[in-house]
Amino acid sequence: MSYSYEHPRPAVTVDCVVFGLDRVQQLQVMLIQRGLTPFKDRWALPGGFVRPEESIEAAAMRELQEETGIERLFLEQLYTFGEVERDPRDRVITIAYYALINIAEYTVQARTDARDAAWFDVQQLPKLAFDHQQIFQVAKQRLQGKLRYQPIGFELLPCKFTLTQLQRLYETVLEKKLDKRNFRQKILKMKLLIDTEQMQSGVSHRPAKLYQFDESRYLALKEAGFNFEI
Amino acid sequence: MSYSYEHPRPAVTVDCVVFGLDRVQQLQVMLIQRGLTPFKDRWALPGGFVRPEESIEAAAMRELQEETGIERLFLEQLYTFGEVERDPRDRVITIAYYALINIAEYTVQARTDARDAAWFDVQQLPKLAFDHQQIFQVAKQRLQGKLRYQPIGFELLPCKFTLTQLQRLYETVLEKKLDKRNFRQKILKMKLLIDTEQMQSGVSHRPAKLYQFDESRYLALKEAGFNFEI
DNA sequence: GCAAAAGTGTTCTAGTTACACCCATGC
DNA sequence: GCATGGGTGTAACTAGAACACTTTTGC
Repeated sequence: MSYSYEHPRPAVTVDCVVFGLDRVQQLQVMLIQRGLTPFKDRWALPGGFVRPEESIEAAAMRELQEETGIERLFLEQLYTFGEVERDPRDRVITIAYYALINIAEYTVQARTDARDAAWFDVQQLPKLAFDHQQIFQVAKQRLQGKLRYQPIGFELLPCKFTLTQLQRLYETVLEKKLDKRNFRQKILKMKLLIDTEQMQSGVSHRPAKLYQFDESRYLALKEAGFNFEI
Repeated sequence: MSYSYEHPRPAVTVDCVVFGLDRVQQLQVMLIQRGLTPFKDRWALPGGFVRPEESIEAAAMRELQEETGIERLFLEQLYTFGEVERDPRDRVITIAYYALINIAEYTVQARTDARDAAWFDVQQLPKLAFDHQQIFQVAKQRLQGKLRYQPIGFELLPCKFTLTQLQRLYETVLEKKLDKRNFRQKILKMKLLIDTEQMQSGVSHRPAKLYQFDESRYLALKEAGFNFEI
């Protein structure tokens, strides 16, 4: 089957930069190993073609599901990359998305094209296919910028988390040390965390309180003009 | 002539939200009147198809030049709109850009398709074609957000401007009153304005000093970790 | 001399930063 | 009992907000 148009058209794809945290709160990104040329065997961002009957956001979500089994997550459009030579085969414009997930809740695995999916520490990425290194850089900068002004970090943590986990997350992503007392004071003063009255268990030191992010309260406060900021 | 592909492809366009300030520092947006169906005679954002040999940013720049005569300006990617039904004829994905120009420096006029180009006050826009109202809204929000944290407002003003003009610009775009003394103190303390030693002329009141934005100094300060903020 | 916008400092308040010790648990 | 991370308050400093009058020009 073939499709004809009066004017030439670029192919349109979506690519996803999926961030997660490992057990020691190090920032990871999910990559898949390409099974086909060009860049065969090279690691790349998960992605694929936009189909005629789906919106671009739906395409990004579908690709993530197909390639990794990931289902519900934070997904936001990042930027559209449209340099003429970014794909050696053909003119391809890609709309990049970035996603945040709690690694513990998913078992990532390749599902299509016999491709391998795996997490990589953002400090030690392999050489990537196409312009994916550039897309990753833009995504990392966006994440750093957004984390300070919107409560998106909770997407990376389990539903119940300790204040130290939260602080480590900020330190990892923002790449700087934060003062423990100031951090706690600031975050607790916002009244956006629910004390679950539960404790961490199985640790060989004093167990920490577990908190939950109070999303409905955040939405209410935002309506009233509140601005989240770390 | 016709072009065939193995899989169906969406058409890809760019659309531009061009902002300017009128003589009394009111925010304006440039629209063109459509000469063709659908939405014939309706006002729309300037834009058009991305050609195979040009990057998407180059396409946005070219469309602006073709339709309005505008040449050098601040242009930045906004967002990509890809809902399936956003164009009634066909699947069309559009990459939206926003641009800032100093109206006084350009005479805007229609150049192609016998279409009319004109400036509209953002408070009184006509009904727009396609999803252009939504694109405009996103652009306005982006402009408001960006203006506070990056010195992009100067793009809207003539090269030499008074502090009152600058303050009015911020008040107009951010839609709130600012305190004159605090505003001046803050902006002058940044040392980003060059006193041209010239004065406003032809006004029937005390003439104001004219300033210029010192871009090279801004770039140097930014390297050193300085963050612009109003 | 009057209308219109330019220009100029200080006080008060709120938020940010810096900083050190005791506590609870597992082994 | 020791190693490990959990948990807590205050003082100094800095940035932001509120606020009113004099100056210069054209007509």
